[in-house]
Amino acid sequence: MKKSQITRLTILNKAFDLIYSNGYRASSIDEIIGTTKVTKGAFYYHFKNKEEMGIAIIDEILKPRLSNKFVELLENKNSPAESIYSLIRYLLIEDDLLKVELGCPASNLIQEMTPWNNSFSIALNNLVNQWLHLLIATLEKGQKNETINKGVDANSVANFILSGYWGARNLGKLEKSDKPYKAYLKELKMYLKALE
Amino acid sequence: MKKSQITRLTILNKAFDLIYSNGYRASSIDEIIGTTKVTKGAFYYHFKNKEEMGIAIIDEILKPRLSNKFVELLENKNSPAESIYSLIRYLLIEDDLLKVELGCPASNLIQEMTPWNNSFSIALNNLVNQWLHLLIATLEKGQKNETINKGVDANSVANFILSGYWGARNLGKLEKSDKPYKAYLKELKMYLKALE
DNA sequence: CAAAAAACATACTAATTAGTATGTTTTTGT
DNA sequence: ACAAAAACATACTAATTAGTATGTTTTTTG
Repeated sequence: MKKSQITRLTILNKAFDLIYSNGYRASSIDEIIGTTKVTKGAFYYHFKNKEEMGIAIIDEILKPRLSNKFVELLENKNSPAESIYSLIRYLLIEDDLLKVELGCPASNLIQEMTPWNNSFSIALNNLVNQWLHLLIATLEKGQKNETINKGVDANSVANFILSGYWGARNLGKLEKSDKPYKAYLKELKMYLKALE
Repeated sequence: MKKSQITRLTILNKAFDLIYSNGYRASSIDEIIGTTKVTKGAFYYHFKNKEEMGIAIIDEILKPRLSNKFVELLENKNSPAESIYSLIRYLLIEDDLLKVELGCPASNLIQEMTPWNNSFSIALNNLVNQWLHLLIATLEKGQKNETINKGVDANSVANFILSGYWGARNLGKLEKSDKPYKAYLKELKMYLKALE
């Protein structure tokens, strides 16, 4: 990899960590460059401004990371209900890039940014729609397979699952505990069973 | 009401509006006092610092406002499933103090504050536990009434419902639309029916 | 190899911020 | 009424911030 690309990725990775921990506005450029060996000149060579860097985090870090996991876990041989459950379980319990006390990076950004920054809204909408479509596709495949009831509204179900996931992350963040995750998974399993 | 108490409430109400719109950190004291007729001297007479004001918003605005609505809607004569559904429906669709594009005030604060401010964490935990306990009490009453299945884990269900509510708010905020609310309510109704 | 472009480094600026110092005015108790 | 306390007003400070101006070094290209 080219040296300048490494610099760029160093900035993005460190910025992602800081933003995941403290939020976008509270993560200063001085702090991002201070904790790496990058200087301000390099930062503004790679990014026009802070906003452009934020969008790059969504497009170049969040998007590939999660989409790969979605595809991997949803495309396995199990029934849709089982693979969706195992995806959510993986995200909540096993993924150790995510921390209970910090919640979901995408959800954090939605909360902080969408009311005042349209570029973030667009990038985040794009990201989330990708997830929703993967869930919907999985459900609809199940309906053709006869593993999911044909009366089920795949759109609403995907919406419901993503909502619950985000909310469980939020409750876990509040309580700094994975207990809300376990409770959520318990009810999710029952809910998914009813879709069969 | 005493004049000084009006000043205090003026500050709290304006600060709540600004924080609900822009977040805690992005709401400056200068802006809070600038858009009211209050001065900095008055602000720091009523509050030791910004944090103390933030906690007061949770305890004196958020807490009474929502708790009253919870009690009112959960204590009606319908079955628990119906009253819980109508509470969530009210919060999502009818409450016009809440705006689709701004999400849920409590959830916003949890996202922004809990990773770095313990006083906020405690106040928010307190608030949320109150809601959860009201939901749990409603469910358990239903179990005695035989309107809710005895096998149901009231704790997990309350957790699941609050999570879904928060997530739906987050999705609505992202899409700046109440469509995610409608989809969530549709699935919530099915889920609640399965508890009977 | 040399010129040009890419990549990075340093020092600065203007705006914004929470909080303070030091007052004046208003209310309250006697 | 009048002293004391409560309530409010104004001007300031020190720290932090995103972004810029102006360089130097490194890499690429002809």
